[in-house]
Amino acid sequence: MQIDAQSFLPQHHQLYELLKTHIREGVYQPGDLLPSEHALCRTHTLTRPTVRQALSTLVQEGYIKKQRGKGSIVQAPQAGIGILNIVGTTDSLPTGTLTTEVIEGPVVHAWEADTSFDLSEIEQQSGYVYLSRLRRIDGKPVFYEETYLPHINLPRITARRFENQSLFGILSQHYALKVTGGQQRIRAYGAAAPVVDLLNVAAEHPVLYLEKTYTTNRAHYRFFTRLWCNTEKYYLQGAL
Amino acid sequence: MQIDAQSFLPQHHQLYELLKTHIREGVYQPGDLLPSEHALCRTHTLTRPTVRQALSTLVQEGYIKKQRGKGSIVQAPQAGIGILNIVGTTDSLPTGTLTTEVIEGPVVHAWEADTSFDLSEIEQQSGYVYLSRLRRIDGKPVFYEETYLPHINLPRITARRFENQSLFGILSQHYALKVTGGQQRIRAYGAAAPVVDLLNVAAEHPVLYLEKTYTTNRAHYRFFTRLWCNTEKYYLQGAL
DNA sequence: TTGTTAAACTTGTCAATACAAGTTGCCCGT
DNA sequence: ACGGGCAACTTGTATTGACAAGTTTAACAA
Repeated sequence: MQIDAQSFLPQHHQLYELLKTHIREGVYQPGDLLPSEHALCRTHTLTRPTVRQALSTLVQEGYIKKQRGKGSIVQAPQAGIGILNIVGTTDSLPTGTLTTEVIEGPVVHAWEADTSFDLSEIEQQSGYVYLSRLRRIDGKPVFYEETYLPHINLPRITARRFENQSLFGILSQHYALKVTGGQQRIRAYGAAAPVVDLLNVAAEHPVLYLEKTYTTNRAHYRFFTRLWCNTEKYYLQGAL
Repeated sequence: MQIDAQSFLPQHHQLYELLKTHIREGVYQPGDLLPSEHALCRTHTLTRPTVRQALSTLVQEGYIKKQRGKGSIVQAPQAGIGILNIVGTTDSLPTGTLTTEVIEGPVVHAWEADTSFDLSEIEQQSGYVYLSRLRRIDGKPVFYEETYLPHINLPRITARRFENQSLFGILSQHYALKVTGGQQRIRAYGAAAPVVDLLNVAAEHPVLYLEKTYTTNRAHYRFFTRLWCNTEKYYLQGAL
């Protein structure tokens, strides 16, 4: 992987992606030092402000901490703030047991009239890329998520595969879209179709319902998710 | 107030403080545009990288949003990250209609064996200040909260009244305790005693259950809350 | 051996400049 | 009156250069 000055992605963003991938894949372990800024400049033929911008993004997202005179220290991965992760009630969840199945999509749909999201005109007109996924733990369905991406300047997105990569990862790598914030609304819900079948619970069984609106670094671009979760054996957990 | 190049504080930090103060004092209102980067350069005799660093800190903290080609847009102050507020499903909640009733406490109890919080030895031995409150909207009970404060160095806390002031306010004012972070765990729950009576719902009716652990500025001091919420007519809402 | 010092690293700050890309509004031609 | 296009803004990205300040290491002197 190389930094390409001709790419439509900014060079600092390419370096950020590269280092982030390396950290997540364990090339750099928590506690390790990243190569120095000057070293990164040399190896990737970049200038220091560019390298520093990439590093500052990593700092912002908690991947590294910087210490003057020492270097950039890789941090242990931690859950994003406000992002809720599934966690077992008894002990923490082994990573290997979680599987994801794409139920439908990605396909482009038009918005229906009774959407609970309050959309702008542009969003309303654009339609959306729809994606629904079911997550299983030890083979048992635990939560079901629907994603609604307004179909604005997302070339070739319906051709992409979402089985093995996170949605955020695809948006970041291929479209330079980064989540900058958002809102979430939560309620307890008596299960109804199609959630009854998907999560394999009785009708009116209590399930958690989350509706999120994400804002991004692209002006006015927001996207939405809806999530149903059977919390009999698992919590949703997150940092405050 | 002027930016002083000789100060021991970096210039970008001085500018950040200055602009933050102005935003908080209302010199710039939400929706307003900040002076352009070039304008800030001129008026404070700084270069653009310096100005941009100050602005990027403001972006990070949510005071402004930047839009290419337009400017830096002042944002409305928003609630703390991850903190969930109650919000109506139809429109936003009028503030006047929310009432709080203290069901029990503040009283000092000893921990029971089957607590879902995993306590340290000191916390276990200390016992806790217990407080339970019921919140009503338009007279109808909507959520019920239990608070567990480890009884360590909280003089005279059982004598205080919690009806008209927030718990956080009392901890901050009288004990210099400020919440610095925390974890929350969420699940959907079939209502059982005593929540059935308190929230006036049928048994097994879906209710939201939240368990929070707050960390504070006092070393090793944590406290806990448990919350049940009837989300038939209201959401819990918060920033990501 | 021990303690001090200095050199060689690291990141932090700041300057001056250039061009790209998105937004707005004004002017002018129709 | 209306629409199109250009000019003048805005922020985004990138280059080059310099010095300050903190950390580590190794060489040196006692």
